[in-house]
Amino acid sequence: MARPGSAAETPEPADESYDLAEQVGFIMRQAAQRHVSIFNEIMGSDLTPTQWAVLARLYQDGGSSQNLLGRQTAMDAATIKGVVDRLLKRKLVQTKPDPEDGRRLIVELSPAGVDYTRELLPKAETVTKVTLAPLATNQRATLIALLKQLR
Amino acid sequence: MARPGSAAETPEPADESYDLAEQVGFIMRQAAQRHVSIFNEIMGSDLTPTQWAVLARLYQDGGSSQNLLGRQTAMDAATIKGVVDRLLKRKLVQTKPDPEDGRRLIVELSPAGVDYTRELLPKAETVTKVTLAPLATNQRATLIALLKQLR
DNA sequence: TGATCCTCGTTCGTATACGAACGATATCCC
DNA sequence: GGGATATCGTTCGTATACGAACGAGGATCA
Repeated sequence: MARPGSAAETPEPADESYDLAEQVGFIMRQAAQRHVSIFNEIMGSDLTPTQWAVLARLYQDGGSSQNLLGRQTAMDAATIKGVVDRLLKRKLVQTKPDPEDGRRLIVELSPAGVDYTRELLPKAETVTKVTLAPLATNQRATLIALLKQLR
Repeated sequence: MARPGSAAETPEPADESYDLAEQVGFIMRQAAQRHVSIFNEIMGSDLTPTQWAVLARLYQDGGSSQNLLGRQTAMDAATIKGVVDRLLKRKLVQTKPDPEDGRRLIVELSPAGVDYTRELLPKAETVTKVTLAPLATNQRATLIALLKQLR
């Protein structure tokens, strides 16, 4: 009924053109939430999307320094540290100092981490499939192409 | 070089088809991060995207119960509480019990909150504009339409 | 060599995000 | 009326996310 809430005595909305529900950021946040929900259903609640990103990246390309790993998985230095620490605690990952650079900490999959990651790969593919299920095949490529441009 | 890290003695990648960098979830997370970064640059670091979502929603449609507000802004009950608490502390929002339902807490903009929100509306529009800047006009509508289908 | 600047990893503080459990209140329906 | 069920708000615990600051190590160049 009342426009800006009963506490305000202001007429004219000033800016009728702004609708939260139509802003990319808001819609993208909702789409991301839905994706995470699908991820949790399929992958199980014992692994998060970020943790999976680290495992998948290490599986694909082998070990790397912690900071580089963070860049490759879209996490800053503070965030990647927490993720690596939790994977360390579960022994899915192991670390060692870089002999060529005293600042660096090399992170790599443990043997158990390799097995675990390989077992989850089919499920991870399913996550993407289910997330994109509402779209037609050609729309999926379009969406991904457009999202890549926003990075 | 080495595939699954030097700690593993496993040949054959088992699943060459999975590339983290090509999964919707991962790309969407990066796009969302970029958007938040743009948001912070333009809106200033004293307001978060979620806090803005609450202000914008209340400005558009007036007060509502806390849980309903959460649903409208894509936050669960636990999350919306924290957001409302922080907005309360800044006196941008005020609450009162719902006379018709003893369980409900009505949340609405304070007069200062109305002014603050109105002042920020142009900047919020800029955020969307800058976020979508890499896309052609017709691509923007396409992206939004596709994202909506994933919710 | 030594001063300067950069990178790396760590820590702290704050803010989402959400599952789970809880008590209080409403509603439904026999 | 009263019991089963559902909703609302709250709290706790855990996991991203990231800015800011810090010390240790590396690279550059005079």
